[in-house]
Amino acid sequence: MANPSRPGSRATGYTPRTAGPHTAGRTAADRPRLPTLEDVARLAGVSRATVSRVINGVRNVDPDLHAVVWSAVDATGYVPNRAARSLVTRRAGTIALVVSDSHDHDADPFFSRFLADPFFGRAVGGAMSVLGATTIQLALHLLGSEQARARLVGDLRHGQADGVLLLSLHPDDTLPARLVEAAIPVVLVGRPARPTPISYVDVANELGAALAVDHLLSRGCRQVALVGGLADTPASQDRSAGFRQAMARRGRAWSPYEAGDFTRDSGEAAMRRLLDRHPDVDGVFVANDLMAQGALNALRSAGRRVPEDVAVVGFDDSSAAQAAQPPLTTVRQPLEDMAAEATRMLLARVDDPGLANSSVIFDPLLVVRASA
Amino acid sequence: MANPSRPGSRATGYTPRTAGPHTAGRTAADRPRLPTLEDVARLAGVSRATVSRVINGVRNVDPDLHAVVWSAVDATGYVPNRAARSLVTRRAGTIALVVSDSHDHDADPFFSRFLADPFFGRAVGGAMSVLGATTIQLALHLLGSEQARARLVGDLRHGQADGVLLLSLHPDDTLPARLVEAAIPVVLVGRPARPTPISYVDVANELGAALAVDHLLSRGCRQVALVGGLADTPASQDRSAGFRQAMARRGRAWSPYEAGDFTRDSGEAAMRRLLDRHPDVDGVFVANDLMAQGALNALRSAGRRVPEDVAVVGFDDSSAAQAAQPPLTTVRQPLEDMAAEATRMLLARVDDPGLANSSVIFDPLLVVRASA
DNA sequence: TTGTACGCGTTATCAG
DNA sequence: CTGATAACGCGTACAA
Repeated sequence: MANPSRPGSRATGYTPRTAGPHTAGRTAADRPRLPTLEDVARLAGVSRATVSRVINGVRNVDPDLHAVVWSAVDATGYVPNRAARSLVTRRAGTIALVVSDSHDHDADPFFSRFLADPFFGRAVGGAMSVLGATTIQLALHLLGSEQARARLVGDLRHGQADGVLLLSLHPDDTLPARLVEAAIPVVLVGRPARPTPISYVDVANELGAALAVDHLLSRGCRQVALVGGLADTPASQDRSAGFRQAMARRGRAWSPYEAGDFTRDSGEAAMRRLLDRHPDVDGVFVANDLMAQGALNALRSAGRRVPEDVAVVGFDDSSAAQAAQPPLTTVRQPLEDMAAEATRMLLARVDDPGLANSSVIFDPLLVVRASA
Repeated sequence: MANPSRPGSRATGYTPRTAGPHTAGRTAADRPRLPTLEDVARLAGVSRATVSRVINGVRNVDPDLHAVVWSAVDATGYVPNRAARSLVTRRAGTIALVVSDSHDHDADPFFSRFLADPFFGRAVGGAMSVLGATTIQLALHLLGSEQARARLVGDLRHGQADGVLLLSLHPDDTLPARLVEAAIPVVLVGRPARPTPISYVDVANELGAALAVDHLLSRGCRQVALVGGLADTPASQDRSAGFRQAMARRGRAWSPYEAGDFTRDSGEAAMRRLLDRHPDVDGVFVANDLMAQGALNALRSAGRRVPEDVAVVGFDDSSAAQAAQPPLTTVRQPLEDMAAEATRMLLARVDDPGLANSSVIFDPLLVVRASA
């Protein structure tokens, strides 16, 4: 750890980090004192308790005082002190948006890549659309190591935030289970990789795959192939399963298949293998847009026209899809809505921790562009 | 406002928002009581004050007690209570990452678009890379209305956050001036549109334009044109100015020029006009990647090959650049580094509000791909 | 160097 | 329905 004055600290224990609130510098008494409940009370001619009740909308308030108090609030420019309120209510008034992955932030540019992807921003936007009407803050946490995860759980148990909106990027992530164990309200965006008693939102990946299949078949494709993603991720599993089921329903018992790892290069390689082994392929469903873009490259190199010779459908409607050449027909997740709903679910759990776990699955949308 | 029990409230005054910390539900006493300083002190056989000193690294601490106290901390699993600490230190331990624009969040999908752009995520990543070693939280704020801006300034004056990392998206944004006036520590990412006594980081846009020009000329382009962005944004002004200066330095007194508004469509239209009026154009510097992508479309429609007939250089190295066909040669802003430095500057200002304003300008990097 | 005691601004309890 | 008053957990003068 970074604290030289404390050599033998356990990794899970509390360790001071630099630049905390204890740092030197201007601490108090030089900004002008802000109006407090007391000031409002004095001006309104009532007690602090009454002002507090009015402000918090507690019942049993005389309508007359109500008005008097509010005008005193306006007159003084009073704003409740968050810290004081938190201290007594034991609520942080903060929701943590946690991105958890196995890669280390400093060592690996993965977080940069993930953060640069529309997925992250759209999720943030969805969460903020719910929190915007609220005093609840959204605090960001990027977790790249087990140590960081352990620390977060510790901080959370100590009330650093009231709940967690979790983007868990790795199938082996220990965080979901840790949070459940610590009884911290949490809602996952995306189905948990391992069976876990946890609430989550997700898109109906199977249905998305079915949309893609139906689109490819109805445009006349006769040999439709699948480029799957990382085998151990739920999204990949569901999309592949959905593909197979939809094909089976249309009488196609077997289809050419190659797997990638969700990267552009792996998509290109998979497509190349596909063309190699099944030259008659005239339609492909690719488990995400990035790989689909790679597939487009492979097809171009192979001299196949898209969509005339081979039609391609991706998944996610990432910016890669719009920018691809030709623009990708793809399955869009309503991520903003999903994140918004996840936030609502989380807020409900924070209010009532006894709530049973639930999941909400959103319908995907087929966005038809030029590639299929 | 959303509070029916308070009809005539002023817009700038405090108004309760739903689901605040005052909401009903489990408030206290049902989670197990967490260890406090008192508990640690008892176990260590010292006073609260001593424990506090040890934890905060205050000098005048007996080395022996030091060790005893830390082991007691470990034994109890103590974690400082943020709210209590904030209350007395008058520090929130929070930095606000504020995105301010004129568009309303609910009414306009602009925020979604902005958040989905790598710009946002990369900035977040940069900030987090600095904050990660700290106990300081990053809280997100999306501001789409004057009212929201006023409210934020109010909350900030009342200590909701210790400082602001500001992404101001609109040249007429009132927020920078408001924050400066309220004496709230703030660092802008990107030069302020109007002269303002404020700290900021930025990329050397002129230099970026010069890199593009040099690249185009040295690859043999004879008629290089400019597609500029929104005239009232600093970035656009600087890039256009940089282009002209660099061209002048190379003996080109005048160049074809068309303006867009940073959108893909406007870039396509501008390129079309350019081809119309100056058919001999064989090189273009476009003020951002999105417009450059549009330009690519226009060139394709016009039957011009890129880069053989016309070479294209963009700006930003957004995901659009990598995904474009052909992939865009573009000027990359070191956004992560910029946001990280901005965060460091902000932290310094929070520690010492008397600090003079400063700006740090980063060198851009030319990323050479296929388009030029 | 350590301990005592006060105050930070709120909410909640309990009398009136 | 309202007003004292006691926590909430911590940092820090001030005194020892």
